[in-house]
Amino acid sequence: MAVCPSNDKRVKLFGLIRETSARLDRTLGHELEDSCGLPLPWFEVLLNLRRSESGVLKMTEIADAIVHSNAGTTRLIDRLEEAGLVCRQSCPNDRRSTHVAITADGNARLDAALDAHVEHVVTHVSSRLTAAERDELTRILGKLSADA
Amino acid sequence: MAVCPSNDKRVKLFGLIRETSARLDRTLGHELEDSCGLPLPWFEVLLNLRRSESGVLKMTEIADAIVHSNAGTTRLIDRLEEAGLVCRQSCPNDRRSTHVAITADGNARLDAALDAHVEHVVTHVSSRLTAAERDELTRILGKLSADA
DNA sequence: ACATGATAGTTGCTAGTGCAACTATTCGTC
DNA sequence: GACGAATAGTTGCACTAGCAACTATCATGT
Repeated sequence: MAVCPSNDKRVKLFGLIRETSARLDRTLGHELEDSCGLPLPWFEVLLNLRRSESGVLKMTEIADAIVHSNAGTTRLIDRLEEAGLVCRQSCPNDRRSTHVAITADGNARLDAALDAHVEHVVTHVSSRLTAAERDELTRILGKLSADA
Repeated sequence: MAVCPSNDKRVKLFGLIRETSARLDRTLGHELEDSCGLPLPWFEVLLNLRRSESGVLKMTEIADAIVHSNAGTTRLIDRLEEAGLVCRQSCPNDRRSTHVAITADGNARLDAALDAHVEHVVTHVSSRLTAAERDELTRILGKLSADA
């Protein structure tokens, strides 16, 4: 359709989403790791546990939240448990399922990480956009993240 | 500053960028691989070569464009060269540097992949947003991708 | 011209991730 | 109630990517 698909606006938009996210990931990941010794995926897990109503999440819920495979999530939780930041608990209703809860250590590490992380986000994201742009970006990405 | 940093708007915005990109990556990556047998990183390399003025890019330029480490890019280009989609050429001006060029096979594969990819992008991105939203998203992400 | 430092790229090693296959449990249907 | 299908999670395996160390080349200052 376009004369030169390699410069197609649609292709470029996807590339831009990808590139922006990758750069921010790399930068904020390094900063978080340097300041708190916490890898970004660990942080995401702890954050999701903190936000959960019941204080626990099932393995599958975590996998979905952080966009990992189930297998990858198993290993990730293995490492977090090994480090004492979360613990697995048996699920009373469904014996196939496993509940994951954050520990006191995990909460402490998360608190520290959040302080540092907010700063990093302000530096690399918030401060570069106007309030209106931040709201608009949130709204638009929300539409994209819905199911695809 | 916020009462509950885990629900801080700034933290959430970064998480949303990350999540949206990860989901699109996974979906479009699978679709591209299924329809063309081309991994997304390979596609990105070929696309950047196609777009380049001179038809070649240096290793470092590729690494920067696709947001990989130099080491990772070396191995990635190894595989692409092995598959016959690109070739390394010596750089006349600087003998430390290596030029990477796309081959005829690479061009053919890229053409096919672009057709399929445009469709996938339309399905999962373009069609979910209005033209104004697409433009706005492009503009805002451009501000973020600038250097961080 | 030469020494010092900077840059381009590659390699050894390690760690993280996904797919496919597997086990254990639950759900649905007869 | 029992059998087949679906679901939750884990493990074997292979692959990709990054960091640190290395080589080779270029740039700079004296």
